[in-house]
Amino acid sequence: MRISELSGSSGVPVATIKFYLREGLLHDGRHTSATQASYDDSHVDRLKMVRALVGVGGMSLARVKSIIAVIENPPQTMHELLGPASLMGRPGDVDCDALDVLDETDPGATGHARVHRLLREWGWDPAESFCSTHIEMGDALDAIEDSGFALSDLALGDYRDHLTALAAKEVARTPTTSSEAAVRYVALGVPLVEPLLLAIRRLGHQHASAAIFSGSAAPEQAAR
Amino acid sequence: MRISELSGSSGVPVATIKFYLREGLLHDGRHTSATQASYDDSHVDRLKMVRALVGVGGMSLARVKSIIAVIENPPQTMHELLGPASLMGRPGDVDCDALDVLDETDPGATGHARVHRLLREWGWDPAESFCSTHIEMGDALDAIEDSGFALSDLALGDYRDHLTALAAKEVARTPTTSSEAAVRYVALGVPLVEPLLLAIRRLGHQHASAAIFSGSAAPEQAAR
DNA sequence: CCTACTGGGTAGGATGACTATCCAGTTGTC
DNA sequence: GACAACTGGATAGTCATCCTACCCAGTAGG
Repeated sequence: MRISELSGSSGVPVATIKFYLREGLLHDGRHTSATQASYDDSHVDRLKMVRALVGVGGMSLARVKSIIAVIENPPQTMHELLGPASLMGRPGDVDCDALDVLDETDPGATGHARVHRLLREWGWDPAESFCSTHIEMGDALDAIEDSGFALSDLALGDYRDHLTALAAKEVARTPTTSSEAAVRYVALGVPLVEPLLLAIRRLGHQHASAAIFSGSAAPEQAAR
Repeated sequence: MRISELSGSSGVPVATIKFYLREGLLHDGRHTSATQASYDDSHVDRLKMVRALVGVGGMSLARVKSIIAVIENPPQTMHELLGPASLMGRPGDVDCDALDVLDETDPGATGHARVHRLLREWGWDPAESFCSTHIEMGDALDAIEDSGFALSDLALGDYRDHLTALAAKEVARTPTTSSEAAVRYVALGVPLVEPLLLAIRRLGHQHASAAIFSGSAAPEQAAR
């Protein structure tokens, strides 16, 4: 398969394919001469994956690249696979040592302190999860606070209950047949399911609000 | 409060405040003369909100602007409030008429067809939710398919169960004291809680994997 | 009166994700 | 074996987003 055929079957413009090749998002084709290479189905699949991740997934090419790196060079243990910043929204600097130091004393890091307190209350060992996740969660809590939005521990407990039940099912569903399948499942499933999750949540909002606030005229938007 | 003081108490550079003023993300101060205006706490709050939404929320200024528009000019009914594309990830063109036409016949829209089939199986009236949400969900399903990732109806059912239970609680928690509070709760809560949700899910993955795959050496990343 | 600061405007820069153009080498076709 | 079409590789340009810097005349306060 030549580059124009690859473009045809993937729907990605030739110029963009070249760009992805340069950026290392797409592996090189097998060279047949100095100015010719042949591509196969693996290239089509990769292109579809990249477009899905950057499109609906809304990821940056850098994050896609790091996910590809995880798939191509998987870590040894399942637990390690779940940790890397590659699966996270924003890689950022990790700086975990500093976190242990300030830990619920610094008034500027209320979110992080709250994360540690909650983990303790929930009976979870902070060491069994990655500090990059703690940071993400702390930042999220801070952002919620900053924008003048209150979130009770009770509400957080609800989030924990449902999401950890969900996460446990996802982990239990991880294929154990081959390690490649498991890696693919985790590396793609964790970030790619996120938009789906959020869409179902919004669907749930609409379903619930239709049930509760069923008074007043049916909004005409729903019909359109 | 003058602009430099506003900058001081919000942590946003003066140049950026001017930019936000130009872009309509921040309301004008009260003019005291031709080249002077005074700002108050509402400006500080707004700036914090904007920074939270674009920072951790990862939103574009355009989306923040549309959220501000919803807060400042709220719709009549709660159900209407949940609909607008402003709360969605990507506004995009709605094009809902086309959706009804193709509906599970077009082979290129398998995701959308699946959404409608699932809604029917779940006993949900498609008219009670907004088609923009259906589109989002269909796109998410398509992206998952495209990247070679299989997701069973069973797994989708799990997602529905947990997320709708969660969404129902969120809707039930909506303050009914004042309409401003309700609008603020929804317009900020829907998008701003998303990063938190995803962080807790990842925490759940790590918790579950620690419990299941507890064999092998404890990963040293957790300690750092 | 003088200096610092203000609002308002325009221009510039950084980043990310492509897109277009050029070029010499190669391929298929007649 | 001439020749147009295509290829990989490289460079440069485009477009959008999100600021950042600078300039300017008009206050404000000492």
